[in-house]
Amino acid sequence: MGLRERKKLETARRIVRTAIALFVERGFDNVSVQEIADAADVSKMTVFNYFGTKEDLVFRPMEDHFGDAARAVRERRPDESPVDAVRRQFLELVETRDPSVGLANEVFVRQLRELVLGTPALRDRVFLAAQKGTRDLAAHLAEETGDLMLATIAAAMISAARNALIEEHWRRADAGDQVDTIVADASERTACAFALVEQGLGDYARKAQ
Amino acid sequence: MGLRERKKLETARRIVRTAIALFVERGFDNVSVQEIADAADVSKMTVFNYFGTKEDLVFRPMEDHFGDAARAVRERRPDESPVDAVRRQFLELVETRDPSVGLANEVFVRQLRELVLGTPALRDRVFLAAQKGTRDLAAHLAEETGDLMLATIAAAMISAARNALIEEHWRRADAGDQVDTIVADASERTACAFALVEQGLGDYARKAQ
DNA sequence: GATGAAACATTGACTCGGTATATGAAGTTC
DNA sequence: GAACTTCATATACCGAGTCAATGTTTCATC
Repeated sequence: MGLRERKKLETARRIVRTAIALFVERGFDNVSVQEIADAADVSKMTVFNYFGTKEDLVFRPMEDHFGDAARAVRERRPDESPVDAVRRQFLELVETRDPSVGLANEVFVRQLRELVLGTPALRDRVFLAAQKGTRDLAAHLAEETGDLMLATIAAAMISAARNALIEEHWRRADAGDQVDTIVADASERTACAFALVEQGLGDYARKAQ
Repeated sequence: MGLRERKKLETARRIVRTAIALFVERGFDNVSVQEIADAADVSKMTVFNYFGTKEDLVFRPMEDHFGDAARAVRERRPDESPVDAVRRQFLELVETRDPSVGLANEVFVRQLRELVLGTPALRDRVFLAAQKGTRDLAAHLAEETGDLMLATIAAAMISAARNALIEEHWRRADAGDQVDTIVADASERTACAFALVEQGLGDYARKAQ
């Protein structure tokens, strides 16, 4: 890697760190790109050159993980169902306390999450990125099965279980639970969530009989 | 209704009709709010007074329907499961060829859909509105069952089936099918989609045995 | 080690969506 | 018809993002 690329990387890192520090301090909407540029000692245009939009400053690092479920299905072992694959990958991520499934001890990660969930523009982007991940999963399933409509439903069901589990981790973390406490009953919760997807709603929430 | 209110309504209608005509003609992003205001013979400020954002000009009329599934569940008969209720309501809407489930003969409706799906900003809003509908459904199910996590998954599963069916209608309409043709095998398709949600993914797309 | 060509950062002016404020012109009420 | 309310307007403004032109580095080549 030449000096050029190293400088580029360093500049990008400086911008993003400056930006997030300002965001956490004063809120996403109360910091202008101009301010970020000044604080990071670059021009406003440079910020937009590196990161297409203001949201990208926060978003870039997370973006990869929205394709995780689709990747698990794509690379699954021949004897695994899609649900099996996603569940197994999810449990592995829980095991390693991966931040992408809502498990992180660091203050920074939690501040970042708070920032994202507390800012409409960022929250929207999370939803959209998640949607994209689901669509990719659906497209892959449709390739295997030939029915895009059913694949879309199946993908949404699988993603829903995964997302609900992650949200539950967030909720518990916000309630003050330690990561170890959350991990302790994660496998039970995971089993429960994916069971609903595997066995279907059937008589779920039927009032009378 | 006094003259004042009638004028207001008339102005709102004039703005929205002018706007959509321009959008359809030249694309959402290539029409500025100023142009709309000029063409509708009002000031830019007035447009924002009536419609909080540019997107609202297109969106307002559809907004109600994103709560349909939640309403079906909320008002269901005591012997119906949530899935039963949504399926029944959906079939009723198909029966009456309701545009909200993707069935419409009018050119205008199809142009509007094309506009929405072809514009990132509008497409995003559709997703978000749909998300909100799903969250409301989840909240209601959680009230009944007491488990928000499972309710979130169940709501997503139900919404997914419903949305996939609507998207399928769109696809077929885009492929040139007449509404009657689409309605003809709608009940079969509907049964199939909700069956997946009711019975679960189980061995769906398992490769080897 | 100087030179020329990419690559990159910077500048400043611009567009557009959206907001705040103050003013004016209606419609409504008495 | 005067007073009051409601609504539209003009105007000035802010921030995100784009564009075109102009520097400024880095790198390969001689």
